[in-house]
Amino acid sequence: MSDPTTLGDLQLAIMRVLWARGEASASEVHAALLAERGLAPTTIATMLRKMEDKGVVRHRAEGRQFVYRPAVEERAVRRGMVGELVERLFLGDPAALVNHLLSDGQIDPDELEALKELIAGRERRAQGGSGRG
Amino acid sequence: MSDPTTLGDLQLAIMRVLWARGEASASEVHAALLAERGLAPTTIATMLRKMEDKGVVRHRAEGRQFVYRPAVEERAVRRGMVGELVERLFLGDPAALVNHLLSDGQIDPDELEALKELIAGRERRAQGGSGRG
DNA sequence: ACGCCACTACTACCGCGGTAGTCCCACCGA
DNA sequence: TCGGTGGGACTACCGCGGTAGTAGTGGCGT
Repeated sequence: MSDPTTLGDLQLAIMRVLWARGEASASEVHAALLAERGLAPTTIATMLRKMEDKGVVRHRAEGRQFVYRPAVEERAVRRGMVGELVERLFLGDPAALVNHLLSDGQIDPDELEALKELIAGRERRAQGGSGRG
Repeated sequence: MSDPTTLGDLQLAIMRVLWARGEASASEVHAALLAERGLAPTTIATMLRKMEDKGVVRHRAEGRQFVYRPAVEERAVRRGMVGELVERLFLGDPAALVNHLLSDGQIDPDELEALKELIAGRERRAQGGSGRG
């Protein structure tokens, strides 16, 4: 348990590949990230192994290749990392983060509409009953 | 330039003290954080020095004490760190972060109202012209 | 069958946040 | 003047993300 979800930048990039594909060999991950990162294949492989130690991915052998699969959901990672940021930066108040986003002008004006609807929907659901599961 | 704004947990805690007080000596910071952290005074002092190297605080000598002062605004730090998270986790789309916060149920239902008003106000301002300041 | 190649395993190393000990100096008080 | 004390300076060390070289191993092609 503890806090499995605090991934670095490269780890996140790797996870994105894995989440998108469901699974991928080390070389596939490397190929997928080559353009944006240009890292050595061993770097990816090493990272993948470290990530497996951490429990965020798992692998199975397919021939002489390792095929990696995410062991944590994207949602959980998001929750963990966002939660940590909120804790660190906004003293645990998520609304303060939204507040910051809004008042800092980091959100496109045209997104505001969509957000309002999102909130409205959320309100309706909250009244309807129970929380999340 | 670069990216001055990526502070660790302790650094943030120290900055909070500094932001709140305007300035504080190393011992004052230590005293302020003793309860919640229980760290050695030297730890705080070391951190403060490292932070000065990074340019996030400045000091002036007052007698034999160093009085530290923030060299970056809280807002800037928030922006930097939130921005980084958004980049890493939401591919640069801040609205996606809000979306996550909302749909993940991390926001108290009673906060939704306040948020809606915030958005409304933001919309009005956006129409009014100019950007942030 | 043998050698090369592809892949994984091991190891090393850097930077940095975090934590703290020790040293040294300067100032204050006796 | 001399000693104690408080505070900064230096140094060290751990863990971890990130990066990569090198070693080892097993399979495939010739």
